[in-house]
Amino acid sequence: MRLHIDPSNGLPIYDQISRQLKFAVAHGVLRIGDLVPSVRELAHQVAVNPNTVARAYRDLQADGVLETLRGEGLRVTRDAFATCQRDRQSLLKARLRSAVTECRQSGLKTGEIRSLIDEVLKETADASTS
Amino acid sequence: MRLHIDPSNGLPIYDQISRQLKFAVAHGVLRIGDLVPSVRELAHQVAVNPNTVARAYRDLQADGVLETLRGEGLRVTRDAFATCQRDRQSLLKARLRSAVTECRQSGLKTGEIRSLIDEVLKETADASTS
DNA sequence: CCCTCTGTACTATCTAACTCATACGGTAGG
DNA sequence: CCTACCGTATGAGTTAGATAGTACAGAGGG
Repeated sequence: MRLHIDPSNGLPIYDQISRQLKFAVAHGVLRIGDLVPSVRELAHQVAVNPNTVARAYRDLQADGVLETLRGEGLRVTRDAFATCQRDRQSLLKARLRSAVTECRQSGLKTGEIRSLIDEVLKETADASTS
Repeated sequence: MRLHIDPSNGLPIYDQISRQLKFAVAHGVLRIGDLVPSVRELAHQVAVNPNTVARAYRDLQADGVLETLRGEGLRVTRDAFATCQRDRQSLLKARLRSAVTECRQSGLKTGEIRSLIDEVLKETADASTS
């Protein structure tokens, strides 16, 4: 459970947290029934305010990914895996779409966009040693 | 010279303006020596405050894309075309890179990212009737 | 000469978003 | 029971972005 928080990412921290937790579930790192790190623990780990983590967890509850165990913590729900698979897809697509849309608005042809993306894929290849 | 301003884009308005002007130069819509629309005119056209446009123009001057003709307006500089070609490339790449990086962090393999992008390219194909 | 246009500068203000500090209520385990 | 942990609610503080208003200097045309 390593989270990569980048304050200068454009995305707010609580969004980065909730997105990455969803991705972790979709990827199988977090499994159905698992307890997620407590608000305070995760807050300490990524060096932000506990409330920021709580905000992320609240969003995840609203999306049906987490459920509360009173006094105990938050647990990954039964539907979480399916939900997160779907959400990961649409979240990433939305981000790619807005980037690609800007490429199109700037007058690039599909082929030119493709070669740009190929460069980016090469550049970022080493970062994913999987 | 049609600008597409989207307040819910994440990017601030002045950034969208300056980016799109650079793209227009790189694409040949705005040519070296052309006068850009006046601050007040463009502000009226895209329905924002003149100050917001002025901010964008100021940034473009700092980047060497525009130069002042006192009392007359702002003109596209001689180096603008080369500059904008280069900037367009890096601006769009930066945006694509951050999207792709998130895909990688979420555990997607290169092939999976490619198919996501293909879908996005298809979806957005009609919007660029060029 | 004067009026009107250009860009520029500066300040004040408003709003929304984000983060943080604090306090509260419930549960579990010693 | 009571201490320590859980999530949660609430309000304050900070920041960035956008807006508004005003003022100024230079250029062009009637």
